[in-house]
Amino acid sequence: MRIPIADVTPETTEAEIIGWVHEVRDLGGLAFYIIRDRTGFLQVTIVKKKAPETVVEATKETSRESVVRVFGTVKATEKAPGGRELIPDTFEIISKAESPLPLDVAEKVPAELDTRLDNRFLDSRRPRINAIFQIRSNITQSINDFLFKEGFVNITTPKVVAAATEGGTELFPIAYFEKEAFLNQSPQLYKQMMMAAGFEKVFEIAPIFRAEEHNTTRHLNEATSIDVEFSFADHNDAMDLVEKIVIQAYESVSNNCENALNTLNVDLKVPENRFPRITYSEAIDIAALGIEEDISYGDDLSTAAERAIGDEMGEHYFITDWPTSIKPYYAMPFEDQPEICKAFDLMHPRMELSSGAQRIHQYDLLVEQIKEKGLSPESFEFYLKPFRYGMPPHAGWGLGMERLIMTMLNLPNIREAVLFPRDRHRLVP
RNA sequence: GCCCAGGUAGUGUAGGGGCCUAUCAUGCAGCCCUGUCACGGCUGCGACACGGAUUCGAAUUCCGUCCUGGGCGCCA
Repeated sequence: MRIPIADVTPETTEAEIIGWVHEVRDLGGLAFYIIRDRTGFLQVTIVKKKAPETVVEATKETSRESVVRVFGTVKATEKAPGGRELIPDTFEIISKAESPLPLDVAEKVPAELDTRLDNRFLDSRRPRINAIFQIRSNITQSINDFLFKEGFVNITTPKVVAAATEGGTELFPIAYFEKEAFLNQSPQLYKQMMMAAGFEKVFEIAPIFRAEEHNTTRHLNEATSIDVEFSFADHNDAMDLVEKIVIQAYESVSNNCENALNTLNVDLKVPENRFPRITYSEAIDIAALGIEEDISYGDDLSTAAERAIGDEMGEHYFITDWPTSIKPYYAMPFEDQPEICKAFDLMHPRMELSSGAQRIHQYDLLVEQIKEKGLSPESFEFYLKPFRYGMPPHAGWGLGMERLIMTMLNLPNIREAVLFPRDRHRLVP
């Protein structure tokens, strides 16, 4: 009966393990086979004069990264990693790995990101890579748990859509029988429609697609968006919620992923306080002091500006009170000051994590704003119709999963936070 | 999209007109080795992205193609 390697302790008497041959150190009359499974490493020690001949034969046949089953007695010893080693009675090759390997799992020699992504299945055998995705899984679970507990309903919205949903970004066109269709850039319109559907609180964690030809360490063409929308709420409620979500994601990882964090050598600091909130206008002033080029009210924040503000803030923060002109049409303008709106961005010092807003729920105002942006209300009829039949006030946000992971773990490249990233050039695997 | 830097054994690299029969590490194969934990020692194997040009001579210079990384823009 196979047991996980982590369960093999110095007190264990005998054990059967199944795992990958991580490393071989053959000293002649004595050989060490380091076996790795999802839970850890175990040294299999073979004294060639004493070991059964079948074991010696099998170890001769095996190769690094082959899958093997080893059964034997466990010996407590200070000389072995973890204070124990396995003295095999049987050693069976279940699946032999070809040689040479496309990359070195044991990390004696580094591999470039491109090589690693081409061989992601092997790359992911490395404990450091595995740890990232253990943590990602935990974040997904904790956010789901949190939102379910808060009474949010999990929804699934279409990724194949007929028209550009909110403008602002390039879409991937696809062939949909005799019609043209697109991969959805965001579930925005659908989650708002669910407010009209009376669901009151909805969320979705799902892929979004952007056809931007960007080439950076913080953009993906297929990303995962954590999307939330809730009724009878304003932008302040939305900010409170996204702040709670981020903090509790940090807490969850900190409490449940100690091994993964150690493997990654990350000393995770859980944000303790509420995130500071500065207005767009204040952000512009900070940026103007910190960067060379001119920046003035009404401009979008450049990368350099974001960085300058991030350096100044030094922690997560919100930018509020954005000019209505540079936010999407569905952001609610302030009643007394319609040139600014109830939109916000949640920023990490390195980059933007989330943007959200109280949404416009009045049909006439929404149509007006759509026209203001140079879009045609006719092409949004499916979206606008619900606003005519009792749309509650509502607010929401979208939070980039990969950016959350990247900033939490201080990963150098957003591709590190995705198993199989889609970027400007990569479509395989 | 614009700009910059690259492409050398399976992997990661050195080498920037002749010292290249191309360096080192790792890997692989063989031999030696009974406490390794980046085991060690010896021997061997394995590469200049592709096409063209310049030159007596090109891994090295130039042009084109393909591929990659990064910065900016756009975007989240």
